[in-house]
Amino acid sequence: MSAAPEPRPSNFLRDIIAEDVKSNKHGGRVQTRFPPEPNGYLHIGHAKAICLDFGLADEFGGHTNLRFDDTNPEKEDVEYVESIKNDVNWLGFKWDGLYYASDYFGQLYEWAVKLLKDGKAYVDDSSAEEIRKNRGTLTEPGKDSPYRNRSVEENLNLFERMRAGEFPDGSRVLRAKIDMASPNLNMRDPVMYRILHAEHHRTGNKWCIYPMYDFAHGQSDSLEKITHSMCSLEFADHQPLYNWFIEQLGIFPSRQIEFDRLSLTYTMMSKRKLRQLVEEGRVSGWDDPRMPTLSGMRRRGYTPEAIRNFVTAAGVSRTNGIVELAMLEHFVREDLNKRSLRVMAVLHPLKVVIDNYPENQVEEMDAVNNPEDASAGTRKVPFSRVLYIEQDDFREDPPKGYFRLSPGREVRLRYGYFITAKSVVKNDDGDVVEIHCTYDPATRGGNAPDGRKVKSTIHWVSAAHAVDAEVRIYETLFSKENPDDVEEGGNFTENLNPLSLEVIASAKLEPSLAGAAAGNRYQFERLGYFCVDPDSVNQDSKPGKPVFNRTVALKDTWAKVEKKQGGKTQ
RNA sequence: UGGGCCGUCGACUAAUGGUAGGUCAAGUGCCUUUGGAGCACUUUGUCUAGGUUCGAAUCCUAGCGGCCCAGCCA
Repeated sequence: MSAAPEPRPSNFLRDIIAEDVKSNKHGGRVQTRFPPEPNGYLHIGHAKAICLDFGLADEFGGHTNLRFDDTNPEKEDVEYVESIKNDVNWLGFKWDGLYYASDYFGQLYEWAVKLLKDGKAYVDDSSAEEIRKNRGTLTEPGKDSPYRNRSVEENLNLFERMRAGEFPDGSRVLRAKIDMASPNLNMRDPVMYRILHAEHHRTGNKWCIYPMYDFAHGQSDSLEKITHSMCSLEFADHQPLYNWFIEQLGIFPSRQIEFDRLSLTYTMMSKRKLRQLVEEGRVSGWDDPRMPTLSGMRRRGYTPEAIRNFVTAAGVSRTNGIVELAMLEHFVREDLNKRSLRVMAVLHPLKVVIDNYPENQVEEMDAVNNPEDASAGTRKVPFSRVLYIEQDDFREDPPKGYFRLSPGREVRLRYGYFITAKSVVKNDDGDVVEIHCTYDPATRGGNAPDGRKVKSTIHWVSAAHAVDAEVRIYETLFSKENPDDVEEGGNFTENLNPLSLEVIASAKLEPSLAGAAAGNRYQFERLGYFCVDPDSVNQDSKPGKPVFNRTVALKDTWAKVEKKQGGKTQ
C-alpha cells in the first residue's frame, strides 16, 4: 500500500453507502457479501464484483462475507468452490464469514411454511409448460393457476410431502401468491421451490426440494445482516420480489443495489459458454492462459494488482457498455514494468558469427536487472563468438526507416559490443541462415568511447550458453470484439480465433533462466512480459524444458509505423 | 398502448443544480544502451425538442436510441 491515499473517483455505490453511514442507518455498520454460484471458475467480470464488495466494505470499516449461492445442485461442484476461494484470495481479499446458501435450507423451509400459513404461498400441481402459458406475456397479464386457492391445510400437507420425497421431479412447485397481473413478470406468483431429486455437493441427499434464487438470496442476505447487497443490473427487476419476501417475513431489511457488469472486447464472459469451451476441449482447461478466468489470467502472468487497478479505473455505473481489452493490457504492462526482471531471449533465432572475436573466448557482460528498480541489481551474461539474434532484427534489404542490422550497418548488442554486418550465408531456398559480422573491441558493454552513435540496440543470446525453451504466444481467444456476434443460427465458437495460440518450440534464453520457477515473471527485452508456465515441470516434478507464456507484448511503435506505411516497405 | 434501467470526447468513466475533469486510445515534442518505458504538451464530448431555475449533463415531460425481463438457472 502506498503512503499517499490514492485519489478515488467516487461512484454511486460509494455515495449510497457514505450516505447511509452518515445517517447512521444500521448504526453505521457496513456489511457486504460476494455471492458466486459454484458452477464454474471466476472470471475478470467477477473481479469487478469482488473489488466492489470487498473494497467498499473495507473503505467504511465494514465486513464482507463469501457466500456460495448453491441452490441448484445439478450445476454445482466442490471443485468450483475450491477454485473460487483460491481466486478470491489470490486477488488479494479475505472474507470475514464463509457461508453457503445451503446452510440456510432449514430456515428457508420454515419461512416457506410461514408464508403458507399466512396464505402467501401455495403448492401448484401445474406442469412447467402450464405455468409458462399462464404467466402471460410481456404485454398481457397472466392467469391464476387453478391451484392458487387451495386451503392452508392442503398446502401445508402437500409441501411437507414434497419435502418428504413423495413426488417426482417437476410434478409440483411451491409458489408465492402475489399478483398474476403485475407488469413485472417476477411478481407473477414466482416459483419458490422446485422438486429436484439430486445430490447436493454439501447437503447430499438430505433435500429433494431446493429453493429458487429469489427465495434464497434476499433471505440469505438478511440472515447475514447484509446492509448493502450489490448485484448486477439484470437483477433490478427482481428487487421488488427481494423486498417482498423480506417484508412478508419481517426480517432484517438488506438493501439490493444494482450496478453494471464488466464487459470486455474480444472476451467471453458467460460462465456457461466458458464451460462449453473447456468441455469441448477448445482450450486446455479453465486455467488456459487465453481464458478470461482469474486462474487463466494468473497462469498467463497477470498480477492481482494489475487486475484490481484495471477494475478500479474502469469504474462502475449503471450504463451498459464495453471496455476495451487494450485498457486491461495497459494496466498489466504498467504493473509488470515496475516489477519484472529484464532478461534477453531470442524467440526466432538467427545465427550471428563474429569473425574477429577469438574462437574460444567467453566474456561475462554486466546487465541491469531492472532499470525501474536499482535494488534489483545486475547479473552476468556470457558473450561469445557465435550468438543468436532475432530474425526480425536483420534485413538484407532494409526498408526505409529500418534501424536494425543490415549489411554494412552497425548496431549495438545490448550490454555487448557494437557489431557490423559483413556478409550472409543462405540455404538452398535463399533464406538467410547465418550472418557474419565484425565487432569493435573498444565498445565493450555497449559504450562507444569515441561517442559515435548507433540507431539501434538489439538483444542476443550466446549460442553455446543458450537454454532451449518452449514459448507460447497468445492472441485473443476470439477474433471478434463481441464473440457473440454471429449470423442467425450461428454459434459463438465460430468466432474462435484460430491463431490464438502459437507455440515456438525452440526459443533461446540467456542461461540465467535455467530452472526458473513456475510463475516467475520476466520481461524479455524488446519483446514483452513472459512468465514460467507450470508445464515447465515434468511428470516427476522435476524441472523439464522451460515453458514460457507471453503475458502481454510490449507496445511496439515500430510495428505501428510499419503498418501505417501500408506494408509498402516490405 | 407491458415494466425496469440507461444515453457525456473515438472508448470507458467523473462532476451536493454552479469551471464539463480523469483514464485508455490517438497525435506532437523531448529523452533513451529495450524503436519498450518515461516526461511534457495537444485534439475532440453532455442524444433531440420543450419545461422548471439566476443557473441543468444533473430535476420534469415527450421523442429517438440501447440494454434487461416471459427458467421448475443464478
